Amino acid sequence: MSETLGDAGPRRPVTLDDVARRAGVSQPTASRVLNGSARKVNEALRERVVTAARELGYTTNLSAQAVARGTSRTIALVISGISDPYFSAMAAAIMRQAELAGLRVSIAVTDRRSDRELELVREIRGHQPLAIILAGTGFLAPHPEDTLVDELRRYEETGGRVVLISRTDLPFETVSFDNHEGARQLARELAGLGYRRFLLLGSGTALLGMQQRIDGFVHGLADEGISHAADRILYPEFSWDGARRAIESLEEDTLREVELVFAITDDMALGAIAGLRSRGVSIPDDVAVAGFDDITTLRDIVPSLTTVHVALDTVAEEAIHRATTDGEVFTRKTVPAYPVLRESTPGV
Amino acid sequence: MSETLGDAGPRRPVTLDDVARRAGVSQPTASRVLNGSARKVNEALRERVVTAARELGYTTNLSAQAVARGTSRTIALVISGISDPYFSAMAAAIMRQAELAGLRVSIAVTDRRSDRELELVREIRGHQPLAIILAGTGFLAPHPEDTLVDELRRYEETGGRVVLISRTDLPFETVSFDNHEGARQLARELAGLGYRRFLLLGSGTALLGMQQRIDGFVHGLADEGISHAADRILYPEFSWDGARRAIESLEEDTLREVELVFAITDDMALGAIAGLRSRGVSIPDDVAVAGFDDITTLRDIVPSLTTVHVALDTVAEEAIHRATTDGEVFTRKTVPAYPVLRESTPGV
DNA sequence: TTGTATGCGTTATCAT
DNA sequence: ATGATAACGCATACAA
Repeated sequence: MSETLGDAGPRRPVTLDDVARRAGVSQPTASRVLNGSARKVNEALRERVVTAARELGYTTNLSAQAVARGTSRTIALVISGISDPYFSAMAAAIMRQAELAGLRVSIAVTDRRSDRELELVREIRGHQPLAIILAGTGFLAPHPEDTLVDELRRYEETGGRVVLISRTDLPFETVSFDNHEGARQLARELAGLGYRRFLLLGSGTALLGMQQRIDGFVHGLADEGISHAADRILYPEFSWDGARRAIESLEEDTLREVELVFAITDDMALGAIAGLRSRGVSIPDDVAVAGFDDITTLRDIVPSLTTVHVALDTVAEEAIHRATTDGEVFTRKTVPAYPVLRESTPGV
Repeated sequence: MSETLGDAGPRRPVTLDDVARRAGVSQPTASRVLNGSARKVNEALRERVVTAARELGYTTNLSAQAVARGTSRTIALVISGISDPYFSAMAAAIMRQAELAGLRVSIAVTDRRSDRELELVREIRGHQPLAIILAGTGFLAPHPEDTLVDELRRYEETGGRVVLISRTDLPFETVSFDNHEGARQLARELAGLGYRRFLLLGSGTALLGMQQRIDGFVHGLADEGISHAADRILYPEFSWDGARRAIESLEEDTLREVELVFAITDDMALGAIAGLRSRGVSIPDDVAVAGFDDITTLRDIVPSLTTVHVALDTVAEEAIHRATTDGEVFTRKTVPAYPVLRESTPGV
């Protein structure tokens, strides 16, 4: 023991050099045994290196490794928010799939501000991840999308992969739900339950996927011979509160005619329920309600909410696949969505 | 234009060298301009460097920067799960505060497996972040804590900061809620509403903070002269489902005697409500229910849940402060928690 | 103020 | 199979 341990002062982290020296081998050899290399190394030496590393408490400096290799096993996930149950479920699914693929994932949150989104993508680019996955973000700004696209293009040009989830507005690999078909099937089921007079709650901000849900629903009603449905479509602010206010400011006559409210997200459906209740409407006796997304943390809601289920794990799997599989071009992939009928729509 | 653009093949990322060359300056000068340095640089040159960087689409290689500097502006957050509303709210609060402090945060999820937790901490150490924040994790294993402590110690020895949130079992900086006092005040308020016969739901796995909530509640009842409360304390599995099953397997006589169920988390309180309802008990008419945490995504629950509010932002702020303020030793910090009475406990 | 030279911890290329 | 040596992209001590 030539070094005095026990010192309180911050020591320099243990490097590969330290390990090599202690094991009596060269530094590249230590590298080969500790971090996966194709090269084989003598069993005796390997043993010495491993124990030396353990004794010293060595951990690979991943930054240095990334610099030397020019790439890392990390994927970056850019998401609107983390406290929103829909997005946290999405993030969880992606992390699950990423772990299966042996990948790290770093999460960045945009707070629905597209300036922040651009800033984040730029910063992420500095980390040189394997891929950047954008999950349904950045819709509150007019048109700075082109700069975002520029930034992502540059990233792709240097070998990075870009994958979009549930956001078909940008020219990159996209994985999304079958919004149209899911909403259409839901509409048909609800029509089958005898509902005829609907109120639809869409999104005030233009969001392609969300409009597909409205269109699909209308389409499904048309399938069942209900064609006047498009009369009652509102486009409030895209939030719980927006939906609540929309319902609360509804004329009494209009409200009385409604049998069922379909909102394009579970979140808005809950806002609608809050609004209905504040007006003394009983659910589902007076008015039935249906949403979209099938958020799992809603299991405690009474009555349980009829909605459209989307297979997040499948979406995540497809996204990770596209993020890791190099070379091929997949363009757009759609994952099925199907209705789940629960207590909030018992039928007329 | 000496370089042919338009090539499809993955190009090498733009480096500081490229920028310097195009601006006609040395590489260190470009460095000083683009990444904050104390040194000043001539306005004309600065201009040229900045435009060159913009034209080339340069972004700092953060890995290389971390290697060169030996440190980064990143903090690592280790958390049990991300789809759990409590933890996602905590993560959101920490990210907010981190952004205010100009820090990046990378999130790692343990899935409540302490082997994974150790693995993650080791990996995180390889990223050399400014600090590691552990938020209420790793309680499903017997005693591998010492290896975790070893790992964290090593990290501290090399200049890293370790901050624990709501987890007082490890010898590091800790920020936690005042579980005892919060539960105690809640108990006193509920006693003031006339409740006398309580059922308490604790945690089957030993968790210091959770036991404090039980102890505090009992203490609060004792303050009000209710001393037989400790008779009815159950310690089911620490989950929604554990609470539900505990209630469902309750003897009919016991159940009939209960006026109010206090669960140590909102999550368990909801499980209890599910259990109560499955037994035909009406809430809050037959039995009142109270929880702890004040999860915001529970706003849609009917009846609204009486609980104990914890100031997540304050906790996050304290945690970030400790993660960034160097040198000082703060030991343990406690953040207040206070009861919020809602519809689930209208009084007898 | 600016440039030269060197170092950060790792991997990769090349001899041996 | 192993070791010397040159990268990787950036920051800094020092010289100019």
